[in-house]
Amino acid sequence: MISSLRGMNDILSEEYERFTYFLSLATKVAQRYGFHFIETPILEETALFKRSVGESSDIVGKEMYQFIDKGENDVCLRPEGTAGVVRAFIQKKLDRAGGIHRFFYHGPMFRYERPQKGRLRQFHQFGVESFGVESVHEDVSMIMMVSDILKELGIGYRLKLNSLGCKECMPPYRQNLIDFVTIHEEHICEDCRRRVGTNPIRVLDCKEQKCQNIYADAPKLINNLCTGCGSEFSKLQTLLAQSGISYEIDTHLVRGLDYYSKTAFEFVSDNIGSQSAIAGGGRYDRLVEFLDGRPTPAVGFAMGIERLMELIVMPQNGRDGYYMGAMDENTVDLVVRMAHQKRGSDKVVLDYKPKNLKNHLKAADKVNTRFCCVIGENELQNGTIWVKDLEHKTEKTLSHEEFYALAGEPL
RNA sequence: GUGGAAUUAGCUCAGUUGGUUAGAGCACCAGAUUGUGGUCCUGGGGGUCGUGGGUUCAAUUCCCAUAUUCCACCCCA
Repeated sequence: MISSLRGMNDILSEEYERFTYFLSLATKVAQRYGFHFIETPILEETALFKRSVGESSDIVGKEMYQFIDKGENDVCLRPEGTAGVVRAFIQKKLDRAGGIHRFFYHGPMFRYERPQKGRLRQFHQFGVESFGVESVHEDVSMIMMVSDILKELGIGYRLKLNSLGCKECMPPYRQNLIDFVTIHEEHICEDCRRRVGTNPIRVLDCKEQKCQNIYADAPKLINNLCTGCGSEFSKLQTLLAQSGISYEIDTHLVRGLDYYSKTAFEFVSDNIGSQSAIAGGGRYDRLVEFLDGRPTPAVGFAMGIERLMELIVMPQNGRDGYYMGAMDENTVDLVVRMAHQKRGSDKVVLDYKPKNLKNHLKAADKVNTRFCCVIGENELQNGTIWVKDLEHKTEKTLSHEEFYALAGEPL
């Protein structure tokens, strides 16, 4: 038997119901905020991700599905959604057009990681990107959108917030930190020594107690923000407080993608195991420029749909549509013909096998239809059809015309 | 990529100190004297016990390898 690749799942039945339920709800919220759908290719030039996500990141460094295609192009399956949207934004010359452009997207992403619950090799994200708005109000809007979506899904969360500074304050801080860590190099763990060269900010996240003891005295970015970033960060907090959104400052929150600056946030859930981040995002004012566009401020976020699906409780959907069946072999054809006609306007579940009334009722109940419609000997002779409303427990024998005219009203 | 656990029916799991036909609940199908559902009753189908090797008279059970899932690390959505 051939089975799916490791970490790649099929989505069907009840799972698919939740999947589409989430998508339609998230789409509705995004549209309420004035965002428009964008679809970008799943396959892109590898260079796009190297330049945007960053070579030092784990995503690019070791998790990409990368290969050379038949035209000798170095390509890879997208590991995240922002890079493609930004590429499209620039390619369509929207950076030159000026103004504000807001997009949302959803689709599969690919990362070659070791699978575990909430971490798949092919997974799905829903995300939004906003271009051309410098104001921190847009950052707040992003957070509100996520909050709105989670609220409508009935999902609880904790919001973590941090500021990563800008090109004025981040580089000096980074150097500061490198200097600090280098001084203590002999006493820190192997991982940390490696991180200094790749992504020094990450050392602050180290789980080793001996490292944490040392880093307690390390310089903190939040205390080294320039005036601009500092006041924006406090304004962000004020705005969130005014909107009634609670948050916690997490100075260790470092978005693992190199393009983030200033606002960084992450929504986590305590109910889905160790892969607890259900949404994450932030500002990336310099990315458009990195990808050869005109400097354009931008903010965005992405949500992990599979992780959310663990938490979504579907509203109970009631009985819907019609079940039709025949009680005798010679009536089946008639019932099938009638079902086809009824399907012009309604959902009809059809049983081709003749059964007694009791079994038809059972079957109708099982497929959760509102009406059970059966033709037996009596109905065949009178040119009628017997209909029972399974919800209201009422029943009636109708002429064929009356049956076709039924539109879900109680009998 | 590192460490650990698990894998028996469609699903959730028992079980065999190595020995004839491997069990339960749920689900599925069919009946319950031939027109009234979601609770009951009776019966039935369905498993080469994850896969491949090894030890043995005999392996689902012991050993090795491998795959997958899960947990922790790592990372992130």
